[in-house]
Amino acid sequence: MFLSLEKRLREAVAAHIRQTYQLDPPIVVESPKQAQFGELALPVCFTLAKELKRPPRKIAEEVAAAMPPVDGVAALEVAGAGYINVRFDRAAYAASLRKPKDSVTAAGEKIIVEHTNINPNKAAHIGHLRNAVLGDTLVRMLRALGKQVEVQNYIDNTGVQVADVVAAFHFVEQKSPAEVQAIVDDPSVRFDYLCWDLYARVSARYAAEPETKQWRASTLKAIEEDHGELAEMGRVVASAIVNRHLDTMLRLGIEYDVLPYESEILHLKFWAACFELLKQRGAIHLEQQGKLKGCWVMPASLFDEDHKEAEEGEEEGEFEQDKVIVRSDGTVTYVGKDIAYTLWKFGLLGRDFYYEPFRDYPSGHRVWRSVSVDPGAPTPSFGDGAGVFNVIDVRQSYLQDVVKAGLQALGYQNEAQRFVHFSYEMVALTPRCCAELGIELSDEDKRRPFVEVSGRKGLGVKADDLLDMLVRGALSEVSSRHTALPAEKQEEIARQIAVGALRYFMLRFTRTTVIAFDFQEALSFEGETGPYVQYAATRARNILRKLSERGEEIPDFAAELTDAALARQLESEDFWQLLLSASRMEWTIDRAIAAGEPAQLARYAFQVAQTFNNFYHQHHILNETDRERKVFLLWMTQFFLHELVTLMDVMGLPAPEVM
RNA sequence: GGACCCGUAGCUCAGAUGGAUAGAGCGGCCGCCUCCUAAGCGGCAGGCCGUGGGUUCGAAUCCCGCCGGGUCCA
Repeated sequence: MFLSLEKRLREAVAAHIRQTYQLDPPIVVESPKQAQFGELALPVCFTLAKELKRPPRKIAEEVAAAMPPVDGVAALEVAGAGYINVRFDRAAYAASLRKPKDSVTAAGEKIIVEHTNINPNKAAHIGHLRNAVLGDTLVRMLRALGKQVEVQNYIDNTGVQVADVVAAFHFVEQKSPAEVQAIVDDPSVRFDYLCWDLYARVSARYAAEPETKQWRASTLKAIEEDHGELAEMGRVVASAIVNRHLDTMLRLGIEYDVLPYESEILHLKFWAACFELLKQRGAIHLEQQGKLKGCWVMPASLFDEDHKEAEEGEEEGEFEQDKVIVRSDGTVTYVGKDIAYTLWKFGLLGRDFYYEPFRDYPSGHRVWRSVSVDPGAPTPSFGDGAGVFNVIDVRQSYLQDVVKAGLQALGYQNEAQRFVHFSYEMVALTPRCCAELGIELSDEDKRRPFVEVSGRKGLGVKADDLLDMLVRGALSEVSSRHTALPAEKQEEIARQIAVGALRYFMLRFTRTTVIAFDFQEALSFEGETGPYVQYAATRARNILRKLSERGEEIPDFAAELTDAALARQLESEDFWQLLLSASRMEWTIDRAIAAGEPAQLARYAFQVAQTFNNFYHQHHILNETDRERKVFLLWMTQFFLHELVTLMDVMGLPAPEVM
């Protein structure tokens, strides 16, 4: 409602200015700093003043007087040096909110969002959580706006990281694939945790005894060529870990549509097809001289604007400027494979995976994985998206730029433009946090403001551990407040609160902010947290539940709350501001998508919750004796509840029945 | 050598395409449970928006330099 009114106003003002002044300035609409100035403010007359060479205030007066009426707008007022402040027709606004909204159905082009992408060789940690929560929230936001979204979780099952753990099982632990499978099947062992430690141990061993690195090389080769015991072990490890990751993410309400495996990209020769395209279109060339002789490279000028000028005559520095796509030994770099995969995402490669079901979620949703052989059964189709969001941390920016440049070099300008690296800063550990984990830091690290999470060093907070801590904390609160509830119910609510706390924590920060992880902050349920938002919704629900427990019906708002009644109640500035602040969800999602910043959603949810808690504290709704006022208060409660729960759903915060 | 990100209250962070008196949470201090759940509400204290220039009627926001921290460049 807020969104559509704003649009209508913007269009009306633009039309008026075009007609009256033959000018077409951008129509900026902002919220006045102070509520008393009205609902929206137009600073456009400052811009006009320059063009017309007249005082802004005079122009504002002229415009405000001459503007034809806008539906839903009660008044235009001139203020300050030349602002036009806009006041809404309160009753009309409220009445429009009273009508049920049209439900959004996914339509139009398909957007692909890739997120999570954890190497299947160890347990997920807090860094991965930030990725998955951001990605999943982006997915929910896009869906809330009616977009068709496909969620991909890329599985790098043939990379160095998996090879390291496989090598550790084989060369250090001397285990056969069958023995590793037995560990996987042992319910008393947390396989992903076991691999976490193993990965750290073998990495330390490589560092201490460099000659052991040949384990990695031979394992990697075996996995890539897909033969022998090491390759079999690779399948056992990756499959088991992917399942653990999906379990972890499911705890947070995160599901996927398809898991593209790197092994299939190799087996189905995606790269070969891509290589031909790149050569054909001259996007890469075979270097004839210099230290890159024999490599297929993409010139730096393609992906880095600044290098265009630097190229001529200047010495190349210590670092390479052109990007190697195929090494002189004929092996393809990671970026090369990534370009191939990206072409597939846009349906430009001319090849496709085969698929088979990977898992059915309790929700009934099914996630598929790629396979290299036709299973013979009908499967859904994936890829071929109109737009792509890659949720990948900021350290991969350079590589993502190269991939984008690859699209451009191939002539796919439109796709390049719709290829978005949805980047975010890393999650790091504070020195205090490391101390709490019992991690010894080097003197150098102790002086840093934070330490990077590192799977290789085993340095990090595991996602499931953090969730478990949150559940324990929430459970102790729930059990002390609701002693009569069955234990199962208490645990369910504790899980919901834990998820709310964790997801909100990850969303609070803007994407460019490094999260210096701190247990005390992450485990808090008070103040600007997920549980605060959940609590507000639970309180609202409580009121409506208590009403029926008292034997009263929820009023028929459309019948009882007439426009006249709404207008009377909304004469109260407080009520009007409350209603207004709670009615900007759509506007906020719209803006958050445009800004690419899910944190804006979190902030808004907190504000709405805060506003409701205020309302709750000021008015004893159930005891209200004035009938009209009571109906109005109940309607406000229901409206807040509906908006809050919808908003929480977009952020993936569960709404507990009681707290 | 080049590129990107960050620097705002004691701490952690917001701050819309430049706009009216720079906000929130935590921590500190003072209040509020006979009343829909105190995971709550109210109040007080706390700021050279890193720094020096520039653009502008107007800069935390845009541009340039510098300082400090972080990241990337097979």
